[in-house]
Amino acid sequence: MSDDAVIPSAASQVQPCEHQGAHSHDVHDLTPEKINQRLQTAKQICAAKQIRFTPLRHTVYQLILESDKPLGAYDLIQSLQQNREKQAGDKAKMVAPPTIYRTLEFLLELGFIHQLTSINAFVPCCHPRDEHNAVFLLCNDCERVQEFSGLPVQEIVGYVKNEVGFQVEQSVMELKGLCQSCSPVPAHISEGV
Amino acid sequence: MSDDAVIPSAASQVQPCEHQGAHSHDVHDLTPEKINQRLQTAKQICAAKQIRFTPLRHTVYQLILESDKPLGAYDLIQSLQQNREKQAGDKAKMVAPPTIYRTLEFLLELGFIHQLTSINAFVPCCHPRDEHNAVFLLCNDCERVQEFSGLPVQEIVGYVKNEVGFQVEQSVMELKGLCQSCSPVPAHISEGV
DNA sequence: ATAGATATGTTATACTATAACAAATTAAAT
DNA sequence: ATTTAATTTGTTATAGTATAACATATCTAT
Repeated sequence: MSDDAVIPSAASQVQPCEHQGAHSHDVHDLTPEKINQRLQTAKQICAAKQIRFTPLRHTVYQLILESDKPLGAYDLIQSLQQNREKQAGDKAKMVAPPTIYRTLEFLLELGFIHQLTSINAFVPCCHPRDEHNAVFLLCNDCERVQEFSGLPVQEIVGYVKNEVGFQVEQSVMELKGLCQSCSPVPAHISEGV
Repeated sequence: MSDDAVIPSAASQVQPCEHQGAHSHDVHDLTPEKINQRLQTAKQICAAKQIRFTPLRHTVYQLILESDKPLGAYDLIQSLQQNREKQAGDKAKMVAPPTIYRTLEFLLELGFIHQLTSINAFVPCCHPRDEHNAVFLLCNDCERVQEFSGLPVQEIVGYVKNEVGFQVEQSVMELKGLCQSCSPVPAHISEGV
């Protein structure tokens, strides 16, 4: 394991997705092992890029990875505050908004997390290695989020570039509704899946 | 023109779009005549549905229609306040946030406007008659917005329903970047358009 | 005219996000 | 090792966005 091999090995460690066509991931469906993998990978990516993966950044990323639903900035402030009180007791310093917003900005820039602007919240990214335009499916009932990737998404970006001449720099695609688990199913259950 | 014919005639007055495939509209590209049409249509639709198109709703809708860029709730409060001061002078009552938010909610529910959650702003809807899932193209430079409709959009909604079992109730699709007018073009200008 | 429904006004507050500057920490260079 | 420069975090204050709860006004239908 040479130092030069850090990035490729980091990427190969993740293997978040081998799917080719349209597919989706539950962004919260992470085992403790996978969470550790993500954290390790993040550490290695930052090392390779000569940027610091500080304890604060580590903790915030971990909190987002461990959550079973999207977390808002102020949810994170609360959690972080509780973390610190456990460790330092009453003399724990207060966590102020800029602290968390800067950290979120950092995690966003590196592509470790995604922002859901329609609900002011953040979720882990399922494909932390490459640039991609994903659609997020937000369940109004259980609040869990799925990340949907695939052809039709790229197709839209291509369409607007070719037919409208619009150069997409950033995409916000959030579909709200009911996920399969929360959908009221008719008497006969899913067939042929 | 019987009373029963109010809705159909209202719809036929608008004719906002005869396009079939993928296409886009500049949502701000409205002549005074078109704006009046929209306002009249809104009035008629409300009459048909037995709901009130009050002066407040009329004014807010008009402000959104007349703007050449998306308006935030507090932009609207300011404009509305100025409107009132022109009419009532110093004794004009202050416009408070709930006033505008309620009106926006009303206009959203009737499909007269769209909300852009990524920039906390509102734009007129180009297809005020029918339910549709549109993609909004927000130019980072000139701030103008285009509404893109067409097959690939429906395709995504269909995909997630069929392949993921996700029932879409509401869509938030906002692509940010540079519109054609604001794109730096190479020496040779657009060809074949 | 009155009652019930709808809409708007009013006050207060909650929630989300950033600006500006200070202190602490880290990395590099002498 | 000590200083310097860069980066990160802390701190204070405030800006921007949105809603709850209740009062008043307006409209509709009887």
